[in-house]
Formats: sequence, structure tokens, C-alpha cells
Amino acid sequence: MMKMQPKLCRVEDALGILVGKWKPIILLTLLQDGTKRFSDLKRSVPGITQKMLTNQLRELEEEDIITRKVYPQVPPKVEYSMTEYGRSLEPILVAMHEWGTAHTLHKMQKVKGKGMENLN
Amino acid sequence: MMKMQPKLCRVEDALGILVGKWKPIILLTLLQDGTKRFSDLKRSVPGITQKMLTNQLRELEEEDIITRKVYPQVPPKVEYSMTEYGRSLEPILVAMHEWGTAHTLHKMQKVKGKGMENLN
DNA sequence: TGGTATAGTATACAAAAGGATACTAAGGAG
DNA sequence: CTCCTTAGTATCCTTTTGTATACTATACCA
Repeated sequence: MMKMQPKLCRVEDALGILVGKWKPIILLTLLQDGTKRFSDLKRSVPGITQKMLTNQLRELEEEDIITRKVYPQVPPKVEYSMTEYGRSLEPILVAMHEWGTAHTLHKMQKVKGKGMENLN
Repeated sequence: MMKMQPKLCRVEDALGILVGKWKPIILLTLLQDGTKRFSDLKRSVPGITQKMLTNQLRELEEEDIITRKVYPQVPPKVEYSMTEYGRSLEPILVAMHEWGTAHTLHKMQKVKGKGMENLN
């Protein structure tokens, strides 16, 4: 049994930070590889546009999950990394990842079930 | 260090189920109180409209997270409860709740920091 | 005969999120 | 003089999410 009351629910706090089409993969990448510069992140997250990457990084920075370090160079160099606070999200990311992995089978059975209708 | 590769990320699987303005509180309510009928849920989630509640419940049902039991009565009676599969999300919900609770302080300090500017 | 209750649907609309594309600064290479 | 690089902006558009409001069926109660 859970000890939490829905009315006093703090789940949204964590969820708000993780939600966004690209945030989980950005965070996982930074957790794994440590510091990365903008263009490296862009390569690590296939399909993301510059706008969305900037956008998501700004939001994460605003929430104090990542830091942004600008080197006054040309061409520009900007490095991103997790903050201590950001790293505290790791258990949640891990829990979600494990859930997803453990329940891949469940999903496959649903899909298979649908396909079976044609075979019987 | 994490053992997962961003490219093979299964985080989205769990996230996709949890995302939606009302899903976490619906799930927490069902986890705590067990079976609930539509109108009870509506009362438990203040501010939600019928359409949104129906909507979110249908999505959760579709994902096999909750079950829907209809009693052929008038006025209608429909009961919702978590599936076994749905209950497996509990550790994630708990992890998020704990994170939110533990880091309320962090948030308060940010807000306080901003307010302090006027005081010095 | 009209009002109440439950669990919805239908319709229209507003807001938020995401995407495509073009543009910029400033130095170095050719 | 022009192109290349990086880390962005700016603008416009589409899709997804969420909201508001009105409507329905059917039995019971007065």
C-alpha cells in the first residue's frame, strides 16, 4: 500500500521535468557520456531539430537539471552537463527504463494477439 | 553508471502511459482506493471534465493499465480498477512521488532566491 | 408530468507542443 | 571574396491536448 495521498501528490514535479518528446533521451545521453556540446547532442538525438534541442535544453537548464557553459570562441562552443540535482533523477529514469524493458513482452503479446485473428 | 543505451531507450514506454494532465492522479487514486466508479473518480479528481475523464480512462484501458466493468443498470454503473500490469507501475509512481517530496526544498530555495532580490 | 441520477457523446474552440525552413555572427581556409 | 563552421533566432505552420457546453437514455421518485 502506498503512503501518499493523491491530493498531496508530488508526482507531477518529476513528471513535468521528464515530459517532452526529447528530454528523456537527452538526459540519458548526458548521464552516460557526461559533458557534451550542442552539436554532439544533436548527433546523439537523431531527428531532433535545432529549435527543439535548444528549447528542451533551455527548459532543463531553467529547472536546474543541466548546466550550460559557453566558451567565448568562434565558431561557438557550448557544453552541457547534468547538475547534482539533475543526477538525482537517475533512479526514476532507471525505474522507467526497467519497466519498459520488462514489459516489452506484454506489448508484443497484444500486437501478436491482433495479428492472430487473421490466422485462425 | 547506467547500463542502458539511449538508442535502445525504453523510458518512453512508461512515460507515454503516465503522461496526460490527469493520469497520475487517476492512477494514484485507483491504487489507493481499489475499485471506483466513474462518478467517484470524478469527485476524486477535482476540476476534471467528463470528457477528459472518459478520455484518460479510455487511454489507460487501451494500454491495459485499468479495467472497465459495466453493470447493465439504470442509472448506469461502471467500475474501474487497476490491472495487474497497471499495478506494476507503482514503483515508478512511488519513485516520482519521493523525488518530488525530497526536492520541494530545492524549488523553494529558487523561489526564495528570486524574492530576496527585493529585500537586499 | 417533471425532476433526479449516472455515464457517457458531440461539437466547437483555445492553448500548447512540435516541426520546417530560413537566417545570423565571426573567424579561418582556400 | 566566398564558403565553412557552431550555436543558436525568427517566423510560420500543423498536430496534439485540453476545455466548455450542450445533449442523450432510462428508471425511479414525487
